[in-house]
Amino acid sequence: MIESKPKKGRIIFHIDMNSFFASVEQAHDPSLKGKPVAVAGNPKERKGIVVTCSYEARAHGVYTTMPVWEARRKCPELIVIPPDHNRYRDASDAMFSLLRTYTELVEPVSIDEGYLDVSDVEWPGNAVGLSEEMQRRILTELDLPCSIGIAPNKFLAKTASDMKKPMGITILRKRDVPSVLWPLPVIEMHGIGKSTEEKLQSLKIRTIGDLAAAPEGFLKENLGKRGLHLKRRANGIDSRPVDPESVHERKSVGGSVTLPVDETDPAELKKTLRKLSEKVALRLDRRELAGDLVTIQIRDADWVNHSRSRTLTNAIHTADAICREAELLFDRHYGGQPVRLLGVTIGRVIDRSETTEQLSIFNYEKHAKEEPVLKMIGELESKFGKGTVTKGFSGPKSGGRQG
DNA sequence: TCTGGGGTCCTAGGACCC
DNA sequence: TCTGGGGTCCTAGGACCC
Repeated sequence: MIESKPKKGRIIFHIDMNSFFASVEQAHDPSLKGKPVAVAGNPKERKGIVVTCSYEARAHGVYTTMPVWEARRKCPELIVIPPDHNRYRDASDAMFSLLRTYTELVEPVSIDEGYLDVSDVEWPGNAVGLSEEMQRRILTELDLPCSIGIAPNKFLAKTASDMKKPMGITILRKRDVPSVLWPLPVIEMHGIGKSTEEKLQSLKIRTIGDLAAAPEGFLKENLGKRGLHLKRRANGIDSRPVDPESVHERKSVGGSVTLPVDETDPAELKKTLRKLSEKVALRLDRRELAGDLVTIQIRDADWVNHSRSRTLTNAIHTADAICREAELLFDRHYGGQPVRLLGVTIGRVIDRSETTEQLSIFNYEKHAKEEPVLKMIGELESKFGKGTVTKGFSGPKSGGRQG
C-alpha cells in the first residue's frame, strides 16, 4: 500500500449536440436561424410528432413527441421540416471525426451524443480549455451547438452535459454530488423513467439523495439488481470504460411502421411485413450482417404491444427469408384484432463473414437435386416448418429449443 | 386530432442438460 | 425410485433512452 502510486482519476467528457436535427437544418439553411423550427413527420400519416425542435420553438412550449397539430397551435409561426436522416448522419460523422482528432477514445452512444476519455490527452492548460476548444470548433467548422459535461465517469459526465443547454460546459466532481445531485427528484436521474419514479415514490424515495441513502437490502428486495445499480449511480459511482468499439457491436436490426389506419386485413398486414422485411434486409446488407433471431411486433389499437419471436438454426439476411419467418410468426399468432403498428426485427446479428455456410442438411434447397435425403428433409420441413427437422432426423419436437 | 421509429438491457418462467 | 441444484437457452414483456 505504501508503495502504490496515487490512483489517477479519469477525465470523461460527454458531448451532447443541442436540438441536433433542428440545428443541422438551420446550418443547412441559415435563413432558419433564430426561428422556431421543428423536425417532424407527416401529420396526415398519423406520424406527425415533433422529433426535435429549436430553442425558439421550445420557448413557445413545443417539445419532442408533441403532435404537430398541437405544436402549431402553440406556435403558429412554427416551421415544420420533414426529417432528412442522411443529412443528420453526415453531420454526425463530421462531428465524431472532429472529436477523434483529439483522441481515439471516442464512444458514440447515439447519432448526437458520445463520450470521450481525455485522461491522457496532452493539452496546454486544463480540461475545461480542451472542452472549450472542441465546442468552439464544432460551432465554427460545422455550425452546430453542443453542450459538454466534464466528470470522473460517464454517468456524472452525462448528468453534467444536461445541466447547461445550449452551449454549456459543466464540471461535475464527485465531491459535488451531495450538494448538486442529491436534492433533485429521482426522475431527473438518467435511467429513471416514469415507471420507476412511481415505484420509488411508493417506497418513500423521492430525491436522488433518498436513493443514495437507501439500504441495499431494501432496494434489492423492491427493485432487484437494478436497485443496487441505481444506488451506485446516485452516489456518483460508475466504472464503465469509454469503449470506442461498442458502436460496432450492434445486436439487432429492425423496422417498424405505424399503419395509415388500424388494420385487420391479413393480406394488407402481410404486404406490410414484406415491405418491412425488405427494409431490414437492405440495412443488414449495408452492414454485412445476418442474424438467427426473428421477432415480429404487433401494436394493438389500444397501444398494447405483443411480440413473437423464433430462433432459427442458421443466420439469415435476405428479404425472402426474413419475410417467410415473419409471416410464419404472424400466421401462427395473429388473432384478427385491429393492428396499429407492425415491426420486424432480426436479432443476435453477426458479421456475415462469420456465417460459414453450413454444410449438409440446412442447405437442402441448393443440394436437393444431388442428394435425395436432403430433398426428403426439405419435404418434411415444408410440412412441419423450417428448422423443425434437426440433426438426428427426429420429427418435429413437441417443445423445447430447436436446433 | 393523442401518442414515431430506432435501439439496449433486464426479468422471469419453462425446458433442458449434467 | 425419489430427489435436487446449477447453468444455459428460449421466449415474452417491460422499462428506458434518443
